[in-house]
Amino acid sequence: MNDELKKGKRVTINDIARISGYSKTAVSFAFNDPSRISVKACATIQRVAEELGYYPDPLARKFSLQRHESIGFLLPQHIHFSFQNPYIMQVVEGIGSVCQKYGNTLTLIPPLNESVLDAVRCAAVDGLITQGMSVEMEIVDSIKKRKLPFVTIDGIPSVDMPSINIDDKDAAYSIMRMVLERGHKRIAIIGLAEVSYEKHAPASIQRARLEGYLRALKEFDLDFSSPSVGLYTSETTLDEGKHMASMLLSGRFKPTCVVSMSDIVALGCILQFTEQGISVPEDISVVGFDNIVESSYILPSLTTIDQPAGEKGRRAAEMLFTLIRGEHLPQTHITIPHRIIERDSLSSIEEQNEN
Amino acid sequence: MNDELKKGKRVTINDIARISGYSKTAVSFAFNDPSRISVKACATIQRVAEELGYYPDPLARKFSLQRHESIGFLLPQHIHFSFQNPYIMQVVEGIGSVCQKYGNTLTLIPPLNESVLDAVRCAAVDGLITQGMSVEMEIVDSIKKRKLPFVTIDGIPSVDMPSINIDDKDAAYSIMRMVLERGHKRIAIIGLAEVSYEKHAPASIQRARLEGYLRALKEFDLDFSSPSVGLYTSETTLDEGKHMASMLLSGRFKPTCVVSMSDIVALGCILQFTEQGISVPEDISVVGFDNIVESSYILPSLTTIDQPAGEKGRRAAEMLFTLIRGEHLPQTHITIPHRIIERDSLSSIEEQNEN
DNA sequence: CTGAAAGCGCTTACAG
DNA sequence: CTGAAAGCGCTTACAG
Repeated sequence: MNDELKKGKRVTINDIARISGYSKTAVSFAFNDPSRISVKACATIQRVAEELGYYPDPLARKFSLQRHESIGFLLPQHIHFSFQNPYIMQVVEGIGSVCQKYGNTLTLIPPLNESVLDAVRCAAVDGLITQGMSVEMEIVDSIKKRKLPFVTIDGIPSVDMPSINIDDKDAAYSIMRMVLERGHKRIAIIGLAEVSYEKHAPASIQRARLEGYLRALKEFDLDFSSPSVGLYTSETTLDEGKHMASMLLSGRFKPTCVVSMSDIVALGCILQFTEQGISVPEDISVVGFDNIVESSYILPSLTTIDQPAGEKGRRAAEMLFTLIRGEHLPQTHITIPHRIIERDSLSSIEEQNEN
Repeated sequence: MNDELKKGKRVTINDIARISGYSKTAVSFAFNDPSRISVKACATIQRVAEELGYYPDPLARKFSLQRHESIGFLLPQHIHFSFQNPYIMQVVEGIGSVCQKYGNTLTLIPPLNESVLDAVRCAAVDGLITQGMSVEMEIVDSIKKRKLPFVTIDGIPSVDMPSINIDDKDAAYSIMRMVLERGHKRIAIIGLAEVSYEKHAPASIQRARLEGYLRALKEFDLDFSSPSVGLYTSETTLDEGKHMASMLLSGRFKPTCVVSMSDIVALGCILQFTEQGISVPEDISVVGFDNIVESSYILPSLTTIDQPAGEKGRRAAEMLFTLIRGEHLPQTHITIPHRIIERDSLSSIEEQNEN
């Protein structure tokens, strides 16, 4: 009876069945639904299993059940960048807590051999959460083709693509409006580097926010073509934020306020400005977007838009599990409230000569 | 030929074989190794597959190959806590980048129905990385029973448990020694809350660090039973750090320096002290452990031990993949260098009356 | 270049 | 309470 142990082969349900004298069915029940067999049978089977060090193979079980018990999060940027952005980490945390609640695992999916499409094709998950996706993207077809339920965070809401967002346009409008009301006229806008799903991203929250900024700018007779408005783009990391700041400092365009689409980049700017002897907000103001915890304790503390990252993750995950259960979604597009957080990084500029 | 499409059933390799007129073998080759069939066969198969929207089922493929193409990270604390600790996030980032390199996915494994053991049993992974584990733990048996390769970070090195660490005892010694040399005599030590793997954790890095602290204390005629040394424990989150600080402030024991085993808790202390009008480091000093980025820009900046979290994750993952490939590990226990980072949160205390 | 067939290790409807 | 058998959808050694 110890022959197979020596072989070094995996102990399977067959071994337990043969040795215990019961059927595979019985063995399976012993592990999954003991009430369906006699106490004696169960005890015998458990004992044999214990002796042989038997472990039901999770992969075989999942295959048989056709369920992975895991949902995936498609990393929006290279994993290195994603993890440097506390906002994303909070979203992931929200997703993760719901996974834990439902006894699922959270699979972080980086591009497979540079290809997000392949990654989706191979992902061992029951559903997917993506960030910053819009329906026109190739990746969406890929997901649908696999008939994988999914919901997108910070994407462009669209039919049959459940989504969870804040009102980005309005949020952007209100913070830009505040900046302009404080008298700022030379503005550097730092947008988000494109999501890695696709080279040429179509509509995105980036666009929604730009629209919001633009609306405010227009109310002050400015727009993106004004010489006093500069548009930039940065990876969402502290280092890239610092980098942007020193570029700004060494360039010809001298903004009085930096309006960033992410807090982490705004923090980088504050740090770099300070480092180079430029005072924030006396010499230059900085405002952000996200309200990550760090923004409350950086000096000066950051004026920004609060958006509940953890809740975004949690609600997206709840929606996804509803979908996975095959139930109907009460609401396909959810918009969570945001609010402006006024702190110390934005100063007022007195009326004075331009330039 | 469209009958099965209407059924809503999944399109399988069988359908493609039947409809294309080739065998399952050929279909499989068309997707995995086209060189083994004729160009014509491949083209036909691809066309049919495309028409029917066929997608090889990843789960079936993994089952057949007996590989998950994913490694797991066993969350040391409740997911909510883990994600609030930038140190852990950096470790995860390191692991993740190696996963990406090898075309693997990273599975975050929370306890399953409160049970880490069940979680390990069910995890769909080829290997496991754990944090803060020692061999005596029940969970280790569970992992071994499943014959899952694993490596542990910040655990207690031991035979047949590959590990990656810094010299915690030495690191703790050197920072405590620095604190004492600065004249501090009333010290509050804040240790790490226990890992969730097990209720009564045996040896741990916590212990190693305590030994280091103790060695330094003894050199100054102090030890843990001295009335001027207080031992506390905290979850590694900013909020718990704040909480500890206000407890300290309202307690009878008035330390002149807080020595924390984690930066995030140290940051929480600094924030709370400042909030309550206590100046750091004038009124009270704080030192940490980890050197997370935030420590460099908090005010005052934090004196701490630098340990390369990302590298820990990366090297642990590299070891794990070596193990998964069935290769021999050149080195079972790796110790990465650490160093002390002196910044502004630790002040000197002049000689004066005690108490 | 091609295909029949065994195998991966479970679950579960069904009959007894 | 119990078991024989079909099924989950692939891969691949082997023979032709």
